[in-house]
Amino acid sequence: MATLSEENYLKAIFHLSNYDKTAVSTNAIAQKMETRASSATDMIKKLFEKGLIDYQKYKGVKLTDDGRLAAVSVIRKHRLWEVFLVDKLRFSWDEVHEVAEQLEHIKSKKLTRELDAFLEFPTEDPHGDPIPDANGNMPSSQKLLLAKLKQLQRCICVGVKDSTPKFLQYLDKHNIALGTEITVLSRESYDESMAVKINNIQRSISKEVAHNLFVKIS
Amino acid sequence: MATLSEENYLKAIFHLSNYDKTAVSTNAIAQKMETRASSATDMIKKLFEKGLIDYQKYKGVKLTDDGRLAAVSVIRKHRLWEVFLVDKLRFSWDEVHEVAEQLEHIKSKKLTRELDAFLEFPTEDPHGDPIPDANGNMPSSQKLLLAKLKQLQRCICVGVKDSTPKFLQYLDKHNIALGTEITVLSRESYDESMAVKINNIQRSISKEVAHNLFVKIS
DNA sequence: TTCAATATTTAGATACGACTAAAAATTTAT
DNA sequence: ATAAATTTTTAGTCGTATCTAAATATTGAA
Repeated sequence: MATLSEENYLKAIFHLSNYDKTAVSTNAIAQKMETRASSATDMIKKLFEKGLIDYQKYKGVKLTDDGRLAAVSVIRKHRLWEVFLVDKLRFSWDEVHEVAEQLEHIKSKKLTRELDAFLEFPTEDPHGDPIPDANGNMPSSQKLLLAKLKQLQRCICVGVKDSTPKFLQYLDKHNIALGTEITVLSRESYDESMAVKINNIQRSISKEVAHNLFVKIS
Repeated sequence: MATLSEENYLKAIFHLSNYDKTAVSTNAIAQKMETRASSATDMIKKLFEKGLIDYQKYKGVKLTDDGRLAAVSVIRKHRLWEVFLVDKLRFSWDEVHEVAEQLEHIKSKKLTRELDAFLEFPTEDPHGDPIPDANGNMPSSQKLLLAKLKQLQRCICVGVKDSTPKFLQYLDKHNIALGTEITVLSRESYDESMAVKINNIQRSISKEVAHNLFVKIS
């Protein structure tokens, strides 16, 4: 059974590997974990001993099947708890992360299973991120960044790439939520901003925002 | 802010002091924590440094006001989560302890407050133990052990002293739950058992059971 | 009251997860 | 191709929370 710290490293490695495709460097892990490369190396050795990652000195790491499952199971719990906090406990989507970081480490198969049922088997967390099932399978989605859309395309907001409180509060302030419909009126090549229509109101969306908002073509 | 281990020691001290009245010995703490006396001494020093307990070498410990509040706050969370698990997630009362032992350490004022509200401000956990309020006040109750009752007294089951799965499953098996009415028909001085009527059925209750069931005279 | 039994504390060790500083390997640039 | 820059690893240290073994204090019994 993985310790709390091991679980956090596994999660970091999973995220950095973008869904398990590429090898992850020691430095990248250290940066994500806000720790030193030497600490990351120590933990890498431990995870390797436990068979949770493949590792060769200086060559970066990849999750094994066991490691992937452990990582995804933590992510599953994180996202289920986020749904709980927003849907049942009146948290807003920018407040849930810190608490979910703690709750994701609670060890009880039954708790996870029953929480999932209690929430009626959600497939996405409050930021639009997919919730893996008990076997570690991610529901696939065909979301893309708003920045990729062309003139006159219509789409629905389905998630965020940046889920920091600052960005989420920006969205709240401008009445953009999951499910909001957005129509691209035009794109400005100078600053990569776009003119859009949201709730029948015309607005300008900056490059920064357009690159952090996931949408689905509608 | 207290570490996980510190919180567990504070809780142990609180329970051993029976609601904060008597000094607690190093050995008693070690036993409760299933650790060695030397480890208890180490932790005692740390809690003393942090101002959470009063302590003089060889004289035992007592919680300070800060220590008592920290202990009670953990107990409050433990019991709220137990209510959540039983009322919302289909756990039975003998399954909740281990998970609540983990959940009680989650640090978020808002989470505790909102969970309390979501559960509609319960005053007792699934075993009949009182849930302290946010200021650390325990709702007082006039419960007593079934073993104290005299012949022909009637009472309602309101809690358990022993909340191990074994005892709780015994109660389930014999259809004794919180709220069950019990009438004492007679007492047997030889083995301290009692003849009782439960749901109109006459049964014998052993000394062991009678000393672990809290009731309220009705 | 003194000595044996018991309780408590101290001293020194270990595992975990972090750190700094320095060494070694790899990558990049000239 | 080799030197410089960067990345990664190693070596040694630290704090937390545990342990064992030994020393010390307290308690209780003859």
